[in-house]
Amino acid sequence: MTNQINADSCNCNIIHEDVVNRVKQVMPQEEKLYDLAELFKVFGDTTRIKILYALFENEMCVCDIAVLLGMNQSAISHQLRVLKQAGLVKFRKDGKVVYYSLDDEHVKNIFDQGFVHITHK
Amino acid sequence: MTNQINADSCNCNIIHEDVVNRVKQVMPQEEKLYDLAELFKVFGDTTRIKILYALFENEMCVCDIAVLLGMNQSAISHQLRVLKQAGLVKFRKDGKVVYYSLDDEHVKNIFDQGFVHITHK
DNA sequence: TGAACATATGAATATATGTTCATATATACA
DNA sequence: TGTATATATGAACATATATTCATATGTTCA
Repeated sequence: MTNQINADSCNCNIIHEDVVNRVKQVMPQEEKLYDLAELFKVFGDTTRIKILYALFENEMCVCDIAVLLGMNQSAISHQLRVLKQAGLVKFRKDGKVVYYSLDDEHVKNIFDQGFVHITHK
Repeated sequence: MTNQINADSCNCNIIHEDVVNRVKQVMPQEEKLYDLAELFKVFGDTTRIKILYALFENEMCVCDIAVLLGMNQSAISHQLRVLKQAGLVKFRKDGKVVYYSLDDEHVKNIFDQGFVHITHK
């Protein structure tokens, strides 16, 4: 009766087959979209955003960041690990102290673009 | 003995007071950082990323998106609500069918910036 | 070597979030 | 008016995630 294409898992029918097919062709590959979502997930937390903003200005050690944000040293350390794994920050050691800094200068661009959206609302 | 400034909540001491103070001054206000994190949180999900990419190409109805992504209609509807609340999509109704489309053309810019980071790793 | 300190890490906990299911709402049409 | 269909929505559930606590690791310095 109605045109059912791959409505296996979803409980509804295709309405505009042409549009769906065209969109399907221009969609970036699954893996890239996954990676993109993972990156934004890292940005989707106030603590990590604050850390990155701090590092825009200066390299900082873990203790200083903890004091700056009024948070537990352990919490900061955990989040720095997330940022490091995402390739967003790097570190250098100097004795006991570990200094973190930005590892990708155009993270600022992404944030600026984000602000454009926010301030337009 | 050591300089303790506002290490109330955190269990460590300030090491570089000057840096902390300078960074504190240039940090955007709390609320803006929160909003920014909220925006990126919306981008931090594969389903929503896919929906937005689809809408870059064409307006689409809920059913078509569900078929395209091979997902439950309800799941799509829930996510569209999130995107709508974030001011990222808008909709028009035509009979039973609800068509969603982009409400902010430079979302694409943000994604492009994100890709720059990803492909650099 | 031992005390003090900066950082990292694992476990535990509380909270947030995405999807599904069932169902409600709204529109079209016979 | 009744049936089919498109969408929305609330509850339930499973999973992910952020923070804290306790503790381990590694470095400095007396």
